[in-house]
Amino acid sequence: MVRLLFPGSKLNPVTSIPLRPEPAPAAAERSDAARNRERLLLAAKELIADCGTAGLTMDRLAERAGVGKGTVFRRFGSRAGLMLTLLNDSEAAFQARFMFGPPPLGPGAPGLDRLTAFGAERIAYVVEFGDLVLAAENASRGRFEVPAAALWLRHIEVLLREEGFDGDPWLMAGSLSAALDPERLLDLVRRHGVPPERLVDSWRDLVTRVVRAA
Amino acid sequence: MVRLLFPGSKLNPVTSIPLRPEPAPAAAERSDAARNRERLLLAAKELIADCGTAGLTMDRLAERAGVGKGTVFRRFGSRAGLMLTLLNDSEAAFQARFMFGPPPLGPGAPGLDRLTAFGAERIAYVVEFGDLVLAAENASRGRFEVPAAALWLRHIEVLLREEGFDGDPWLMAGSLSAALDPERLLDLVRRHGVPPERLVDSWRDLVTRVVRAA
DNA sequence: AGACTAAACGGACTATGGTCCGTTTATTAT
DNA sequence: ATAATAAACGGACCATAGTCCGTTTAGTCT
Repeated sequence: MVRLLFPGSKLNPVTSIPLRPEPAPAAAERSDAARNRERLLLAAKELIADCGTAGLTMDRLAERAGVGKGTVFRRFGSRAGLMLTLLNDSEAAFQARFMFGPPPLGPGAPGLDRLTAFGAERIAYVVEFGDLVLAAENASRGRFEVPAAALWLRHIEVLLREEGFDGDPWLMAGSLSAALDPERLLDLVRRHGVPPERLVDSWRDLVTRVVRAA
Repeated sequence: MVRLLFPGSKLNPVTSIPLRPEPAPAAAERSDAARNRERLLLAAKELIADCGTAGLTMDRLAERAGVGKGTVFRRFGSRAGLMLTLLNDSEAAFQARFMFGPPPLGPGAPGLDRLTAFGAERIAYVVEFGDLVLAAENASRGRFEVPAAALWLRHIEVLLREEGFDGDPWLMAGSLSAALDPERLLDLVRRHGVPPERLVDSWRDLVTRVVRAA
């Protein structure tokens, strides 16, 4: 198996796949850069708290943090990159739970139970961080290149195989994770008023059918 | 059942749900408006043929069609709206085939076969019109408000019920149609080099499992 | 024909993400 | 301490979607 984990995350005691890969730790961060990073992250959180995700524009962020606009883009690459960075901590926690945490989400439970729990957890996550997740999705290079997405996919794929899935596990994992697409989930919850528990039920039904019909 | 069809499409002999709803036919279109609509549509097609979808900017389109920019937005509402209009004909044809055409896509075949055929057809459609479909997806109000999307969903839902599906057919239909998300399909085909037939196989497998596991 | 009106027009203007490149600065080597 | 250098900085600049509103015009009514 490919080495998916690596050490050095400052955000979580446990190793994790960053939502947004930091630059190689080879060269230490310069002190002014570190200071500006802190300023920017703080300003971003304040801005979101005050004006919501939509109120965070790159110009305003730069102004509020007292840095130039170029600095913002140098640091985060894009608006989506910034959002990804803001989600990094909670994403790391999520990863820790489904990879190393207690069952049924973590190892120790049957694959099907873990799949179900994974979906439930992901649904809760998306509902909780709604706008942030949405804003992070518009990465220039598509939402499929986010490293963490590859990890979720792989996780689902592994669980499918563990359950003896005999089809095309990689594509099936992709189809399943499409059902957890944040834009869809939030559209259902917000525009159609679907309660998250109903989404969880439908997810359980879906994975059960996919796994059972062997 | 809700009345989903209505008469009056100029694009297809058979009634269809427009990708982009035209203004109510109550007030006839003024002659200058009609002339400019033609010019714009023609210019848009030329522009796309010459420079690809990405090369079509609203400014350039306006200039090429010899109209003001305001006119372009008055007509199509947004860039995505324009793309939707450009896809209207092929979408109508697609709808006609799965609603009234010959089996297995059209009525007359078992629900499961129709579901399979629907996915295959949709995959082919997305692969064929790739960039256009992608550009049409960025509608300001999310890709779930496109009227045609509601029709696809409903179609899948009806077929599920026909097969005696005993879960939550509406949500399950949504999960299934998420598997046909154009961005995902095109990412698989273009970035990962997955042949469309493999996508079709996986779709067939998915719907079969969902329907069978009753 | 002439006036009237609602619709259509057009292009300047705004908002915003993202880029460029000349300038400044933290760090390191001597 | 000084010089050298790679990195970081900053803000003017660009591209593009979308808005606004004063002006023009097609169609209609008398």
